[in-house]
Amino acid sequence: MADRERRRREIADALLRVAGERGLHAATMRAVATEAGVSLHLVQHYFETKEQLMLFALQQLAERMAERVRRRFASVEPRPRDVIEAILTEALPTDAESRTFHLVYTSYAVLAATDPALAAHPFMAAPNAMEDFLTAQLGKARPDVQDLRLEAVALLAMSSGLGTSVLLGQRDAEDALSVLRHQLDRLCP
Amino acid sequence: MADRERRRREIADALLRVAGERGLHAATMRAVATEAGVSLHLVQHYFETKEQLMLFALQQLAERMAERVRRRFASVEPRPRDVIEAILTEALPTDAESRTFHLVYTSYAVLAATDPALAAHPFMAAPNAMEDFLTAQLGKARPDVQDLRLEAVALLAMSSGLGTSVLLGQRDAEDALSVLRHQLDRLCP
DNA sequence: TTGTATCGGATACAGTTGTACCAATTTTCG
DNA sequence: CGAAAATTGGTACAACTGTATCCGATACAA
Repeated sequence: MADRERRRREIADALLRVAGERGLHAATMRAVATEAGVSLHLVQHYFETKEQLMLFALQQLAERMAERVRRRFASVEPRPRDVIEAILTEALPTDAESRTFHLVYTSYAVLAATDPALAAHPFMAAPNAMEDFLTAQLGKARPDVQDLRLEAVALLAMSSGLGTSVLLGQRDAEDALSVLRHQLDRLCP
Repeated sequence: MADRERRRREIADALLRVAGERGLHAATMRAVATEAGVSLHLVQHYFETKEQLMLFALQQLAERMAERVRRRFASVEPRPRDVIEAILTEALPTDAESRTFHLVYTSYAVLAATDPALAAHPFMAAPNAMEDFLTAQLGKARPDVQDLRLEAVALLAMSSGLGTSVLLGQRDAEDALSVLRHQLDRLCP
């Protein structure tokens, strides 16, 4: 019974690998089955529809990224500046997992822009929560600054835009990090 | 013969309308034909393959946005600050055309992330040119500032990220503009 | 042993896609 | 006017999609 859940995670992992390497559109039921080394039938056995598989995989990806951020916090002094940098950095595509995260998330976002059903999914509420959290952290670091929300929104947008440019190979993750740090230096002590 | 070119533009326009309203994946040959009020055969007559149609439409979209920016410059004093603001603003989804631009561009970018053939397309070189141009403009406004390129990259990434968040309905174009202006106020006199 | 769940392999089906060809009709233009 | 081009409509095809079903093999528990 716990085995069943592990199987589902393995299949969802296969979907994320395919999506990360060949794009979300390439993640067909057959491709996922092949990647997972199982039969198409089995994928159908564990997920009634493709949509269920997609949502499960998306959720798994989000949880894994959240776990990464948590681990990162554990090895960092809780100075607001470090917390903010950890969050913004973790959103950049620095390795295979975060690259997949960024690619899949953006693919999903593009679809959601013309599909209200997708837009309603909780997956899309995360940026708002991030915005609140970042605003609060900025408030701790710089209680003197007005328009903290404007700064938080700007930082998040910048991180997202930088991530996309890394994805496109316009610059590497290290350069993106420099840009990010440069802005953070300006804002935080 | 000039008529032929106009026809091609009409069909490409239909593609952009479909892509803007229902997403790039919904822009099938049949959907484009229907949207253009034309037979499927005719679309094939003017574009040998779907890929050619896509590239033509993309190019047309880029030219139209460039024209918008040019028109905007005509009604603006060539103060660097105004030039920069015009560019960054024009990249935001403020109306149907710029919304389509942003959506199609991002859709295309996501595909290019896993398709080297698409990534090699000149459509993808525009951001680099923008980066150079913005850096030069910033240099005029603030010759005293170090790391001008870092600032230019940050502004472009922010504009791109803000555009995406507008597309997702996370905030409206007016709010995005406020964030943009707030950062510009900081950089320029 | 019998039953029950797990899994693979194969096949099927309806729908959609890009692409292609054919005949007929309308429009354009020398 | 008459030839040439433009345009439509229909029909076709192979490939791919998600989904469904049947059969058989294996494993494990009652």
